[in-house]
Amino acid sequence: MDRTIAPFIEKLQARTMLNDEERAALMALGGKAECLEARRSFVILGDNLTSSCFVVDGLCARIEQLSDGKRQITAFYVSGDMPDLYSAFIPRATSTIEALTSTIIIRVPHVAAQALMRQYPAIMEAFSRYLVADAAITNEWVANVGGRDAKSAISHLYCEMAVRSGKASGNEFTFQLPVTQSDIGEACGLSTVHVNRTFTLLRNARLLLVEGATAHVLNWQALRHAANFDESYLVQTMPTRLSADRLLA
Amino acid sequence: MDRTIAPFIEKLQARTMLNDEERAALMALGGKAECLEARRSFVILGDNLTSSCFVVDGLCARIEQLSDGKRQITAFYVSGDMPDLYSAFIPRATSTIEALTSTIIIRVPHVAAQALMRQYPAIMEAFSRYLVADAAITNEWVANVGGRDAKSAISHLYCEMAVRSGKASGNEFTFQLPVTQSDIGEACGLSTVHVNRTFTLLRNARLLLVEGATAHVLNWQALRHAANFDESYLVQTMPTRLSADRLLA
DNA sequence: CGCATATTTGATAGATTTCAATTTATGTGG
DNA sequence: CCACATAAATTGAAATCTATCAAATATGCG
Repeated sequence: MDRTIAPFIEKLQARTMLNDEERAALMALGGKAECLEARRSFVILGDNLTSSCFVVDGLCARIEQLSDGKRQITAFYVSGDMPDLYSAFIPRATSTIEALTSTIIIRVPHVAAQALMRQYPAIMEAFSRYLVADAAITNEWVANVGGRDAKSAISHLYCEMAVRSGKASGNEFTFQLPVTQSDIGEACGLSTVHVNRTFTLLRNARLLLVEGATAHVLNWQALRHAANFDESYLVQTMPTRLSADRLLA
Repeated sequence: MDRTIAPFIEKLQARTMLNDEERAALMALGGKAECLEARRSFVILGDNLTSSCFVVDGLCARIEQLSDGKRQITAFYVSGDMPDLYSAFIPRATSTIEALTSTIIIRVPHVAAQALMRQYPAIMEAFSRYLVADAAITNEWVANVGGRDAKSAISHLYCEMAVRSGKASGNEFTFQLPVTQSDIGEACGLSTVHVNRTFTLLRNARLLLVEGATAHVLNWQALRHAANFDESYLVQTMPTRLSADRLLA
């Protein structure tokens, strides 16, 4: 298990061209590692954050608490993500972030991340581009819960997570998504019971077989079709760069 | 009518402290003004954008096209907003943006905005913070369409737009939201018919009276309560600043 | 083994959609 | 200013999807 934020830097570099010095500066970003048991919140709505969290291992969710005890999951974050990077720009937490499984995170102090942004404009640029990409996913999520029925919403969610897991290849493959059916319900705005029935449906249609934390995609093309899934909002063509190398001031 | 992007700069300054030079540089951002008739798309999903649009006047919506001809509105943009500012970082349009009413926009070329970001880190910072705030709204929108029933979803939407309009004050007030009931349906994931019935409900409950483009909030406290609305995701306490004044390179 | 959690199934109630039709605005050209 | 065309709002009834309630069956873990 990689205990550094290297996987996060990988994600940044998929979209933003970074030079050796910037990469080194990012690698040097320290932070305290923490182990969280499942169902533990590590960012609370309204908190004034002083650090951003890097997910080393585990699955996390951004959660909106609704009036009648219901919860709405608005994003999943897998290892290599920084669910609250935005707080380096606006420290107030606009939602709660919870570990769905037992999870290891590294807390990176804002002062450190901000010092890097100040010194290396390309790093601010890389962070910004990461946040823009994250926003595009949330945008798609709105369409998922608002516009699709249970079958295509759940299909779409599994399509997204399949691509983000990096395991999608061929017409049949397997990836890990350690969530309960109740979690899927909270993500898609459906009741647990209906998620269960829809899983049965997808299984019988030979599209998707979910066994606990393991998702077996039985027919990728058909699943994509059922979800009306277009992954272009997830993929990046080529890393770019606006910024000059280093701030001389 | 203000034909410059001054209102956008105001919004940036609500969150990011800018000095005179930066403000002047932003003001100097030129761009071609365009008049768009209602229902006209000016950003198309998949396009490789070369400019970002500033909304001078009118109402615009970010739209996701769904399979069966349904559409999901994932954001409203009012005058003073830049709906596709993100494209200055990632030029590929991840959704369609449409003028719901007849609208005036100014297209700001990416090269100009990017040159400013390169020269003034604080401007990149301001843009980023604007995008983070926009993402927080989308996040709340997920909760709205996924987790709330028709009555509270529509209430919540009107609460949000009331605050964003800047007209919310006292327990009773009026603001403009030039949308059709069909638009509201597409925004909340509801059928037009059900939107209509819910409007009747809200009117009879003396919470909200919608007459065409005009929304009369009849009881702000009760409406907020029905929506379970907490505006803290919209408001900013104080402008901040990380960046040094100017890139000397 | 036994508790706690997760999954599965059934039956029923409820919210929302769809289809169809009518009425009411809104704008436009004569 | 009216007549017409068009879009928007409104209402009703039936169909459908999804939620809720309740219970039974797995599954994992100490």
